[in-house]
Amino acid sequence: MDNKKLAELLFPQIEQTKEEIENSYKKRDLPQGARVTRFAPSPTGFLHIGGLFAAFVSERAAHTTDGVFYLRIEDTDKKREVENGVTGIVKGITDFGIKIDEGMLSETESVGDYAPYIQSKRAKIYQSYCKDLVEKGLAYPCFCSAEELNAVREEQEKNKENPGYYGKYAKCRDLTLEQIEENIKNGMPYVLRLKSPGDENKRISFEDGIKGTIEMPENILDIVLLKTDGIPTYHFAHAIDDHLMGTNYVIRGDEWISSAPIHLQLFDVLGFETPSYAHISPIMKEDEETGGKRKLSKRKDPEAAVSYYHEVGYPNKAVLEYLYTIANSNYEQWRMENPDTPMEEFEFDFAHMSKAGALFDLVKLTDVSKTYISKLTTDEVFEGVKAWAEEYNKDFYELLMKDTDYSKSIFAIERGNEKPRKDIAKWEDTPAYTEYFFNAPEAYDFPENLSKEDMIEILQKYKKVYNHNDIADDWFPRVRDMSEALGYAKAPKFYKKNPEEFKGHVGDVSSVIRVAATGRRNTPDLYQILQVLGEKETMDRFDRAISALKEEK
RNA sequence: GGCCCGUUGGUCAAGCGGUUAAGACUCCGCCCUCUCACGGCGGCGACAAGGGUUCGAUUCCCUUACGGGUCACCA
Repeated sequence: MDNKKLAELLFPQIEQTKEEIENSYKKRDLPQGARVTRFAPSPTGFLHIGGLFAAFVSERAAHTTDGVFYLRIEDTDKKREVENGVTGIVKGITDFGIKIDEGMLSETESVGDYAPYIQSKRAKIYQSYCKDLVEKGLAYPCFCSAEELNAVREEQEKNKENPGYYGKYAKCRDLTLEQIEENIKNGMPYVLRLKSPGDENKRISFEDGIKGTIEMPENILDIVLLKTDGIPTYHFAHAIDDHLMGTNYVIRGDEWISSAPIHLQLFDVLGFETPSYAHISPIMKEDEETGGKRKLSKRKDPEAAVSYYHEVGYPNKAVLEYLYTIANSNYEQWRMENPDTPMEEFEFDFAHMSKAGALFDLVKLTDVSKTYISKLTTDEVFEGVKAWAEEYNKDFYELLMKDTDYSKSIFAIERGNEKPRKDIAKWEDTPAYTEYFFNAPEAYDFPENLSKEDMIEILQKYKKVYNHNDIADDWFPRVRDMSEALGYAKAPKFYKKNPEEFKGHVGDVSSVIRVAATGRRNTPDLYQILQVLGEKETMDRFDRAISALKEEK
């Protein structure tokens, strides 16, 4: 077989040689040990939390070594594309503070010296390498139809053989140049396949950055390099792109482990240096139906989509903080020792990555996020709530913006002190949390142990003694004194000692005041709440509560 | 089915031949306290099973079970 002639027949339009391409892509000049990593999604527009996690790990892997992290778009499957899919992904990951050094920035723009970073623009490059492979007798055209391939697979299954295009089943391997010419003249579609040099009795092994040594049989399949439309498969594009773009550390989901033998063989056949690999376990979820674990599913689980966290208002940094905790098992320990150090300063490494798939724990995220928000300043909280409300809760947004100083004073309650409150896990919690500041209560959850008459008496008396100009230290003693005057113990412990001597204790009294002002039995510091509400509103609310109590008679 | 990967409390996880088997989240109790939250203290709760190797296995080897992945002209 005249391979040279075959190559010319198959790729007459390809003039640029493999060598010319090699020379046009400079070797990267980076310090020893610097990792070049990438995130290479399909532009489906949907960013899965697992994808974000992979991007995050890749970015950390690069930037903890003065390396490069870039974004490449794998749009080799036209069927899955979506409008503005690239922009959506870029926004999805940069929103979380994951810095992209090179690659696609939008549908059309990119930065970096290794362009194009989108595979649909690289067709000629892949074909040049294919032409070279054909010349060397390492690839060949295959004219088998889908029906033929299916028939072969069925036969293999029936015979309990491994399915696939290999050995005696690789019919097109042995086509003569004349037959090929004839087929092409007749306009038969074809794919280009690798003539796999693999031996099924041999095994290959490689060091995975996370899983350790992995050993597998060699690849013997004549896998497709170029599809009928001339666009490469993932496998081939991976080899060419990561070689040309200088990727030295490939980080991807562990569903790729089983095709690693193909990739290693491809790098070998092409004469490329193989990159290191690290295969990440997928993020799992408890499956209520089966009780087992399963992958977070795009269809069943809203929290699979990165956009979900934005919608319900988890701060991006809080989500990142959580991702750190599942990425590196020593992160939480580090965080306890360094409560205020920026998370970027944590030294990420592969050794502390879990081999097994972690369950995505929304409860834990909630805890991480509460702690994160508790440390924010009032202004930061306000800005976070505002941005969220503007997009997802217009009514609440209007309320917030009517008087921004007032709104901020709500979020300032018990904030900035030694032990800040942890009431808010996500911005979506804030409308309910702040509700009574914007609307006087319509229903009152008064305690059951006091009579209506007693409660009315408390409120009427409290109205008389209340001084809005009291400082915090004077406020509660005033309630104590009043309690005592009305026949309540000034501290719970006195009441507990001699319950028959009192109508109740100061806690019962302040409970009545609290419910009158807010409608709720449980609130943050009452003094601060009344200060925020203002004197007039406070008095109005007491009056309203008194009327409500009277009406109930 | 073949080939891979995995399996320590409910969850996330330390551990790397000898430990009372850390810690975090959740849950429960107590303390603090005008409520709640925060915080403090304490509690419940685990090495998938069976064989080896060894003076000794959570740790090493084998088998089994279970879970996951993959076997496309999808990535």
